Amino acid sequence: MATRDPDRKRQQLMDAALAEFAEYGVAGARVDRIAGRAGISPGLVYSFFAGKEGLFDAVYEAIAEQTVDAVPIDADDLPGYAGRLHDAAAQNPQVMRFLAWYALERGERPVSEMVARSMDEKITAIEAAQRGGTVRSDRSAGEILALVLALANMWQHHTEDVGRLVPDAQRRTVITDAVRHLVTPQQPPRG
Amino acid sequence: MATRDPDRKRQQLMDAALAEFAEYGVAGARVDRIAGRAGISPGLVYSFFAGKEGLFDAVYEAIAEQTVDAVPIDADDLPGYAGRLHDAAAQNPQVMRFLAWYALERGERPVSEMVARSMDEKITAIEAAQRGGTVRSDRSAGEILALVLALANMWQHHTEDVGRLVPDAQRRTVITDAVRHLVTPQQPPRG
DNA sequence: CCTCGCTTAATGAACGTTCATTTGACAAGT
DNA sequence: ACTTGTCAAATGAACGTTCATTAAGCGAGG
Repeated sequence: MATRDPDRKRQQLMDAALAEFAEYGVAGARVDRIAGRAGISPGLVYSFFAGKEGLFDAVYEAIAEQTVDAVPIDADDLPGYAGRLHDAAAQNPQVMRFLAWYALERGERPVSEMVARSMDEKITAIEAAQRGGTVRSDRSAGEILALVLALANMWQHHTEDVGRLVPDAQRRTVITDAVRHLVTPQQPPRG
Repeated sequence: MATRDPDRKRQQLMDAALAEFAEYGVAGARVDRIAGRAGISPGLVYSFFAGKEGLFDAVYEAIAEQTVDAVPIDADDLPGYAGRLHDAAAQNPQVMRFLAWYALERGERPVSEMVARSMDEKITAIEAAQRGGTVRSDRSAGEILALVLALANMWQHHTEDVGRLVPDAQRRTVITDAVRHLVTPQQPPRG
């Protein structure tokens, strides 16, 4: 175990930054606090990243990479897919909150290459399922995907008032049932 | 027209604050910039409000009051209600953005009395519609309301990537169709 | 001993807030 | 009508703090 371990410090810094940014956003985050959480000195931040903003962007890149393909789509079982998206979100509230900040503070940026490709793959998968008859075809794949994502994340995006409407235990079912109603063809494929 | 007009200045200040907060949030907002936008001096802010934070809270109160009852619920036509919510949101992107900041920066606060009452009224209305047979009864009114609100605001809450999935012109229809599918009883009330 | 990792301290700008001062409105006194 | 007194409205410079960033120094490992 080396007393000098840049890679470990770098990782600690990223973890601390995620926690801080998730809590306060970029503008509200404090470099000293991040360094404190990471157990390093404030100055060291600048030998790893291009300042606070650079750190924020680096955290986003890391998160996007991990998150985008964390829940692979199963277009033949969109209710299950939505449920799994919900589970992943519920297990990583920090990441969800970070992404909410990102949408507000960096929202003007063009969609990253990786995210765009991931979206295209999902669209393609849904179109295949539509041809296969497991997903209704009277709506475009883009609309289907937008609905699935909106419902899967419905408990994240709202203010506290909406959260109180349904107890935690039933939230997953609300999502999966709703998606089932929306994407299942009127004439089910077999009987 | 008086050259001294505190009420007018106060209103200008609130408008400018809404614009600034919607763009940058509390932490990113600059008092000097708000004063500049409002055409007043920075010092005057403090004779109206309790500093930047107080101004933010004041703007929230004003917005909440205007917004909560801007779109009255019609529980017998929830698709239409969702559509109207969508229209209101689309026409006031600044307000929507402000509320998104509020959810992140003030989310821990207890739900205000006014908002809670408004929610209760909506629940009551939906329960009445369920008894009347215009809304399906196999889901609780809370679940129905959560779904309606989630769908009505689905285009606001997501990052840019999801926005690209469906062109503007079709977004309203996506919402109203989805709500119709989800809340209409399987056996329609009359044939 | 020399390089690299890291810390501590210093720097300087940005920013919220305060406050002494000025400006404008208005009415009482003449 | 014209001062003059008074108070609220409003200004804008100054203050003190916070904070991101940089610079200087130090100690360990090869």
